[in-house]
Amino acid sequence: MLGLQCPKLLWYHFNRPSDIPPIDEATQAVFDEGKNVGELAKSLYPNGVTIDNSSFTEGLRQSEKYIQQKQPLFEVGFMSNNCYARADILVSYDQTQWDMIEVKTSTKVKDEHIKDVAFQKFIFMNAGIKIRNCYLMFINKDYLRKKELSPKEFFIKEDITEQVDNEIINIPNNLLILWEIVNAKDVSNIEIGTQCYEPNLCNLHDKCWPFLPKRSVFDLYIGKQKAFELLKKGITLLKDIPDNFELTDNQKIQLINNKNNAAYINKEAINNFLNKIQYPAYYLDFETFSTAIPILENTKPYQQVPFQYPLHIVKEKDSVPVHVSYLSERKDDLGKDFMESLKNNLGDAGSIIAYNAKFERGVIEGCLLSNPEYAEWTKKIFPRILDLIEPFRGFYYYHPDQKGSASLKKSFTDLNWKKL
DNA sequence: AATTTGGGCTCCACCCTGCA
DNA sequence: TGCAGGGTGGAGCCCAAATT
Repeated sequence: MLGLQCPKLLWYHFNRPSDIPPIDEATQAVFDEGKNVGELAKSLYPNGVTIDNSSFTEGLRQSEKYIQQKQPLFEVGFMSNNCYARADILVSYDQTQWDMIEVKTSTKVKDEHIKDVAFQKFIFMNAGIKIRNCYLMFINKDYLRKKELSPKEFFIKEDITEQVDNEIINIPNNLLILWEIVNAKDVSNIEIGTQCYEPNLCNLHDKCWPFLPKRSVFDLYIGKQKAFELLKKGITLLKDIPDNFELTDNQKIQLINNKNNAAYINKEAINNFLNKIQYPAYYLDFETFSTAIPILENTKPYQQVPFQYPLHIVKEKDSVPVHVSYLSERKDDLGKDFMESLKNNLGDAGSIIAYNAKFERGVIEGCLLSNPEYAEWTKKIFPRILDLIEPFRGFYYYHPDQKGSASLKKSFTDLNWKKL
C-alpha cells in the first residue's frame, strides 16, 4: 500500500507526452483566456521581444540569443538539470541580473504559484541566468472596467522573491521523486492523494485511481479526508466501514440502502420543503458568460454576465407550467434589458425556485453595479427565492447512484468511473 | 476562474468546581 | 481567597461542494 507520493503541485511540469489526453473545449477556453491575459501583460513592457517558440529548438536558440541583449523578454526558455522552464516576462535589472515576472489569471497569490516560480528560477539559475527578484502579476478582482481598458489597473504585481527562495530548497528532492514517478513502469507503487486533483486534475489520474471499487469510501459526502484515512487502513468499500468509525448524519444516511441500491426517503422533510412553495411558483435558471478581462463597461474580472434565462411559471399547484424565456439582443449593456425583463415576468408574489439559487442571486447583484435603479425591486425579490438544492444537500432524498453528490451534473467519483 | 454557504474544526475567553 | 483543571460557547478560519 505504501508508495511514492507525488510532490504536490509540481506534476504539471512532468506529464509524459503519451499520457496527455486531447484538450476539450472547456480546457481550450481556459488556455485562450490565459493567452489573452498574457498578451495584455506584455503591453505593459514596451520594446519587449517575444521568443518564437513554434519549435522547441528554435525557442532555445532565440532565448540564448536575446538574453545577450537587455530589452524585456517574453516567453524565454532555458534548460538545466534535464528540465525545461519558460518565464512569462524577464526584465533586465542591470548588466548581470534579471527580474522574473510570472503572469497568472488568478486574482490572488496561491501556494502553487510560488512552487511554479521556484521551479522556473531554479532551472534558470542552473542555466546560468542570474535572477534578482521574482514577481507575480495577477488580476485585480475589484477592477471596474470603464469604456477603455486599463492594463495598469487590471493587474496587481506582487514581490514574491522571499517565498520563492524559501521554496527553492525543496526543488532538488522533488525532482528526484518526480523522475522516479515519470520513469515508473506502472502506477501500482504510487500513492494517491489530494495532489491528484488539487489544484488541477492530474493527467495521470485515470491511471492511478481505477483500482478503487464501485461504491467506494470516496463517495462519502464531504468526506475526502475520511476516505484517505480509511484507505490507509485498507478499507475501500462503503459497506466495510466499521461501526465505530465516526461519520456525519448525512454520511450515515449514505450507508442506509447502500447494499440493495435503493433510495432513502425522508417524506416528512420533503413535505415540509414542498409546503414552503407559494403559488404562482416561478422556476428560474440563468445562463451567463464570464471573462478574465471584462469586455463590457461597468463589469469586473470574472463577473457573471447574464444573457439568457428560461422561466417556467406554475400558476397554482399541479397546473401546467407556462414557459417564458429571454434572450439578449444587445451587445453593449446586457444587464439593463435582462433586469427589466425579469421584473416584468416575475410578478409581485409567489416563490422563485432555482437550483443552487445563490448563483442566481449573485448574478442579480452583479447587474446592480451598472443598474442601481433596480436595488429596491431586488430587495422585494430576494425573500421569495427558494433553493431546490435544499432537499438534496440535506439528504431528504438520497440514492446510492448519486455517489455522495447533490449536483445535477457531476460527482467526484465520476472522475474515476467516466470511462466505464 | 470566481463565488457563496454551511459544516466542522480550532482557539480562546469565561465560568464553575474542587482543593489547598 | 487563590489557583489549577475541566467544560462550554462564540468568533473566526478553512474546506468542500454547487453553479456558470
